Parts: sequence; C-alpha cells; structure tokens
Amino acid sequence: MSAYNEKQVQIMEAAEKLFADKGFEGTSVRDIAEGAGVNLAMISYYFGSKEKLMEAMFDHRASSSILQLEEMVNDKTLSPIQKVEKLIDRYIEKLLSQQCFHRIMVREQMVNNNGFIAEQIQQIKRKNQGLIKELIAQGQRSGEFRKNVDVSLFMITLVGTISQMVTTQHIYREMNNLQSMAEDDFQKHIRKKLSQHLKGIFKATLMYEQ
Amino acid sequence: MSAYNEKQVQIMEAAEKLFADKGFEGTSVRDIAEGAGVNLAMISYYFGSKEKLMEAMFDHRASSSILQLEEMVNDKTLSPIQKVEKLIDRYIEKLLSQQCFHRIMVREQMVNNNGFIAEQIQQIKRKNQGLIKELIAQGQRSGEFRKNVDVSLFMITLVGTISQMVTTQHIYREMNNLQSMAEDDFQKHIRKKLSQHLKGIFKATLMYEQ
Amino acid sequence: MSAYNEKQVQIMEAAEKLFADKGFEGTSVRDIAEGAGVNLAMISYYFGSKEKLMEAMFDHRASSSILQLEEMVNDKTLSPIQKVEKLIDRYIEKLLSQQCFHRIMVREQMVNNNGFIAEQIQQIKRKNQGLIKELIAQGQRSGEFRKNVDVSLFMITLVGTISQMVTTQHIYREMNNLQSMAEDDFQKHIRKKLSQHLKGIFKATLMYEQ
Amino acid sequence: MSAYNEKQVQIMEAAEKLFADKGFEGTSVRDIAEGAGVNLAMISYYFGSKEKLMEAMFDHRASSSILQLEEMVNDKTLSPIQKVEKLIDRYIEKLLSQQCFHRIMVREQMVNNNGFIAEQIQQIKRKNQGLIKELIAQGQRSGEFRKNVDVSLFMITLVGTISQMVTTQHIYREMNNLQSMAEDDFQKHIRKKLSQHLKGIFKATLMYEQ
DNA sequence: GATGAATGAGCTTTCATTCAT
DNA sequence: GATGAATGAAAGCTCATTCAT
Repeated sequence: MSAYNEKQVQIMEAAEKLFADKGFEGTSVRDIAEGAGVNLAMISYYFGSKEKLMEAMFDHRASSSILQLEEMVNDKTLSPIQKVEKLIDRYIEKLLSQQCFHRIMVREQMVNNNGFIAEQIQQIKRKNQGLIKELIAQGQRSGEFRKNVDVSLFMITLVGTISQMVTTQHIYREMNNLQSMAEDDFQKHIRKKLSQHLKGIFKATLMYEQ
Repeated sequence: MSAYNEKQVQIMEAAEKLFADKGFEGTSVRDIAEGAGVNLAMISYYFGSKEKLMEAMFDHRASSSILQLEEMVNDKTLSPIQKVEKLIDRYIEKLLSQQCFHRIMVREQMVNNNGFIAEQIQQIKRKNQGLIKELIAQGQRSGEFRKNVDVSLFMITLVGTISQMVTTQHIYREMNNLQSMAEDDFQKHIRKKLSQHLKGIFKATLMYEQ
Repeated sequence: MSAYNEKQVQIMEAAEKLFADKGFEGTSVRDIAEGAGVNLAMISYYFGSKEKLMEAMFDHRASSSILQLEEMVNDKTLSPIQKVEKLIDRYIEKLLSQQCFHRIMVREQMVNNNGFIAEQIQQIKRKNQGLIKELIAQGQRSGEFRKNVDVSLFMITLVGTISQMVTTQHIYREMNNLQSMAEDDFQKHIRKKLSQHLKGIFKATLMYEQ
Repeated sequence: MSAYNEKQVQIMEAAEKLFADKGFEGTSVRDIAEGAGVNLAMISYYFGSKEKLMEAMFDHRASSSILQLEEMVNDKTLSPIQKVEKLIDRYIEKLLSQQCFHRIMVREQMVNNNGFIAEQIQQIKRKNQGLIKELIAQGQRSGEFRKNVDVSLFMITLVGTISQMVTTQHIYREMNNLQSMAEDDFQKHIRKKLSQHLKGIFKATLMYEQ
C-alpha cells in the first residue's frame, strides 16, 4: 500500500523523533541508524542522502495527515459554528498526535530557505486557509458571524496557540503543578483545555453577542 | 556600561542572526566569524566556545529585554483592562523588535536539554506569569474580569499568536498579497494587526459582556 | 589470531615508532596516518581517539611480551644463579627487541597521571618483582645467595642499566668509536656487552665469594 | 651575578617543573605563564620562543650543576676507591636534587634530533667520561682495580640505576610499603639506599677480591 | 540487496606567536 | 618595558557519503 517498505518507515520514524528533539543539523546519520536499528549505509542506500530522508519523511507524514476539510466545509448538516468547533478539534488532534512532526515543521518554517519542504508547507497552508475562508463566509452569509474577520489572524492564533502548547508543554506542566500526572492523562488534559479555550475565544470573537 | 566590548557585541549579533536563520547546530563558528568580520580564533578567545557564545548572547539579550512588568502591574493610574492592553503591546513590541532572538528561543524551548538556556527561559516565564496572574486578579477583584480565567492558557495564546506571526510572517505576507509593501511598513502593519486582534480576543474573553 | 586486523596493526606500529621518537604529545594523528599510509579518519574509526590508540598499542605490545617468568622460576633443572643469568638475558632481549615500546614506557612512567597505562605498567612490575623475589629466596635457601639482598634495588639496576643503554645508545656508540659498525652488529654487540656486564655485577654482589 | 633576571628565573623554574611533569610538547606556553604567574606574552618577549626558553632553562641548570670532577680526580689525598665512592655520591646528589631537570634530560636524550640540547648533553657526558676513565686508570695503575673494566658500561649502570629510581620512585615507594613516609624522609631514604647499593656493586666488580 | 570499510571535507578548539599601544 | 588583543596554523575529531564485495 505505502510507497515505503518496512525498513524505510522504521528509519523515517527514528529520524522524525531525532529531528524533533535535536534538529536536523543536530542529528547525525549515525544517530538515526542507531535509533532505527539499521546499518549506517542503509540510509544513503534507501534515501540517497540525509536531506532526501528528511523530505521523504516530510512527504510521508504530510500526505498521511492532511486535514479532510473539504467534506466538512461542504457538510450541509452542520452549522457554521459547529464547523468551526470541529475545525478546532481537528487541528488540536492533528498537532498533538503528531508532535514530533509538528516540532520539525515549526523549525523548518523559520528557516529562510526556499527548499522543497518550505514549499510543501506553504502549499498546505494556502489550501487550508482557502477552505477556512469559505467556512467563515458561510457563517457571515447566514448572519451568525461578524463581517470584519481576518481569517489569516485567526489561523495564526489557532495554530500558534496549539504550537506554543506543543513546544512548551513541559513548562505548562510544571507551572500548573501537573508533574505527577501520567503522560497519557496529561496529553488528554491539554487537549481538553485547549479545546475549551480556543472554542471560547472563537465563539466570543467570531460571533455576535447573543 | 555594557559588560561586553564592541567586538564581543559584534560577534554576538552576527551569531544571533545566524542561529536564528540556521539554528545553533547549523551554524559553524566559521560562519559567525565571517558574519562578524572577525578572526575565527576570536570567538574562542572571547567566549571560550560556541556554546558559551550562545549563552553570552542569550544573557545579553535576555537581560536587556526583560519586560518591566512590576511597575505596570502596580501602577495605580491604569485600569486592569488598560494594563492588559499595555501588556499585549509590550509583548508584541518585544517579540517583533527581537525577532532573531525570539526565533532562537522558540528553537531552544523545543530541545529537551536542561542546560543553562532552558533554565533561563523557564525562570523568565515563571516570573512573568506570576505578575500577570496578579494583574488578572486585580481585574477579578474589581469585578471587571471573569472569575474562571486560566492565565497559563492566555499566556500561551498571547505568546503563541505573536510567535506564529514572527516565524511564519513570509507566509502571512504572501497570503495577504503584501509582497509589494516595504519591509518597515510591513513590520508596522503586522504590529498594528496583532495589537487589534489580540486586544479583541482578550477583551471578548476576559471581560463580562457589557 | 590477533584481536587486531592488519590495518590496525599497521597503524599501531607506525604510532609506536612515532611516539617513541617524538612522544605522545609531539606526535599528531596526521603524522601517524601518514606514517601508516592510511587515511586520517581511519585512526578515529578504528581506535576512537589518539588516546585509545595509545592504549591499544600498549595492550598489544604488553600482552605479547610478558616475560614468561613463572615456569623459569619453578624450573627444577636450573640452579638459582643460572636462573638469574637467564633472567638477565630475557630482560636484555625484551627491552632491546622492543626499543620503541620501551622508550614509550620510560616516558609514560615519568608522567604523574594515574591513567590506564600507568596502571598497566605497575601491575606488570608488581608481578615480575614478586616472582623475582621468589627466585632470590631460592638462592638464599640453598645457601648460594647472600641474605640481605634488596630485590627492588637489583631490579632497578637491571632495568635501569638496560634502559639507559637503550635510550642513550647513540652516545655509547660514539664514545666507543663504533659508528662504522653496521646497525645489526651494533645491536648484537650491546646485547653481549650488557649480558656480560650485568651477569658480572649480579654474580659479584648476589653470591658469596667463592 | 646571573645572566637572567628574577622574572626570567621564575619562568624557567615554572617551565622546568611542567616540562618534567608533562613533557615539552605536553606543556603549553599558557601553562608556563600561569605557573610562573606572569603575562603570557612575556615568555616570547623574554626568550623569543618556547624552544628558546627550553634551551635557556637547560643552559641555566646545566651550567649551575656541572660535577666538579677535575679537582676530585686530581686530589692526591684520596685513594681511587674513595674517589669512586665520592663520585657515586655526587651523581646521586646531583640527580636527586634536580629531579625535574633530570627527567627532562631523560626525555630529551631519547629524541633523535640533533638540536642544541642533545649536543649539550653529549658534550657533558664526553667530558665526564674522560675524567672517570682517568680515575679508573689511577686505580688500575695502583693495582687496586681490575684491568678489564668497561668505563662506559659502568657509567651506564651508575646513571641508569639512579635515573630509574628517579623516574619510577613512586613505584618503588609503593612496592616497599613506604607510602606513609614523609616525602623528605623518603628522599633521604632512597639516597642512602642507592649509595649503599651502588658502592657495593662498584666495589665488588671494580676491585679484586680481598 | 545489503553492509563493513573507508574517506575527503569539515567541524570546534588550542596553539605559539606577534602586534599595537 | 610590558601587555591585552589578535591571529594563522594546526590540532583532534566527526561528518555524510561512497565503495568493494
């Protein structure tokens, strides 16, 4: 089914974890080989280079994790505000279930190179933003949402808030005295908190006061 | 006045830019020397090592950029909501006027090392959060702010939104067809936009509907 | 058979010669690579570091050159004085056939570090000295050797004399007008001379006058 | 009186200790500057280079420590064997009171370079050996000493034994359970032991049995 | 297809020395 | 005369990649 065989996936997953923890440059091919439990030469052999491995990993994760927004936007059974809430939960779910990958994306976005990956990221963003604009427009047409809404800024708050939580969760944990909470519970906890928090913000700012 | 001489500042500034663009590991000491226009050996001479240079730069920037929150929190001439607005503008100003440094912080926060820098960041965060909690409490005591407010989450949204703008501003620029705008104007533009956007969010979620 | 492959031995032998001539610190890894005719990176590849190479070389030589004293000490067919003579010849043979290694040992013994190598040397010395004490005791029990014999001092004279010859043989050569003698012949010459000289000393001082 | 001023002597003494402990190459100019408590640049300033400092130090020590053998050899009031005993004690005294310098000499003798220092050492050795040959000849003429005596070999045993003690005294100390003895006492102890030991050897091998 | 061996290029850091004052 | 600042050269080591099998 997948374009990658078992060993390749093994390597990509080890690479993802390491790139997320130590950055692309901070991770050596040796680290990856060791982490994946494969021979050092296999990485060049399978992917050509470390750079290409990054791209393959990116491609692998990105393609398997595109938000299925189209059908949701076009779903006639949901109200605009319901769609916004679903959108929020999807973003939370996606970013929190792929934290390693997300941390890599955060890093890569900052780099000013115009390589393959930066291009990929922009493409995804453009597409999502177009769909979300349409979603907001639906709410505006129905009279539920305010007229002057900057979709870009709302996306930045949505993604920025979740990102910030992903990248600084250990600080959040400590500041709220949650160190004793089991990791799984903590992950559920922050999903719930983020969901409530973001829905509150979006409702209060997108919609007219009732 | 400063603890660092002209040449040291020169090196630190070159390093800051490069670390922000390419990451700590992605930047070679040779790059920094070239960027600062100094001899390669000067870096070890002045800072001991690349690591120590990073710490010095961090120390330099962090100390010169602490938000003067104490006096603002204790300022009797401002209402709580005015303080929140001032807080927002300070954060925007700080993060946007030190974008390179901020990008480095974003990277460093992600790394799971417990080194000198991670410790520094946490310390600053802890202190700020304490002060902001006090600020919110003032609004709650005066009856202007809602009771159940999660300060941590609001900080995450505040910092996360600005961060996201800083790290992905080129995408924002492109998506909003602002490529032709001069860099300075664009910087002013996003400050203003962020200010309005965040103040709107905070007012709508912190305060009772009027 | 050996724990080291051909290339490793090649490197260790080049290192041994250079360490003996120029000292550990005076020898660069680049020198060794050139001397062994291998790539610079091979040394780290095979040994991890210059330090570890030294240890490996030491281990290699030390293990392959332990004096087989046990069986000689316990040999019933030899008289004590015959054993002493055999001991002298063995030491001469060992030190002169491994002059490079011996010069390294002389250097290393002087250094006040308590590293791996200093530990190794002491261990070997301790063991040998114990066996030789036993050998002397045999001669004392049989009435051939004097009672008050300081084994430590005799070892020091034995090793010190051969060492001194090894380290200053070029001076000895010149002072005795042996410059024209072929190297091989010269080596045989000093072995014979040392043998006679040391046997003379040991007989005259260990044994009662006959 | 001396050709060197106070600061220069200070530097040379620090250098001597460090060269003895860590070797010439293993000692950095920074170490010496720190050890001597002087500015780094002073070493090049006063001596020209590290190499030249070594030579100056060598010259300083060598000149101030030449064995006054001439007068002793020509002394009419002493018998040949008394002269030999005096010679032994002088060598012991010289080598043990200048252990640092002696360790440096041992190292330098091994090096196969024909530099200034190697030349110096050979010159001193040549001179001393000539005088000692004359001393032995006196004993032979008077009928006290054996005819076939290899002066070179006796010198090698004399210097080799003391050298070996100097360079491996920590091992000697440990093997003879003298760790608890105070350093000063230990130094006196080995002088006495060496004196007895070497005198015994020389008497027993140089003289006819009585 | 898979891998141990090998390597050129580059890394950070330290070195002895010199310069400007 | 004395020294903080500066530097070219070289150090040991690691890197991603390739090669021979």
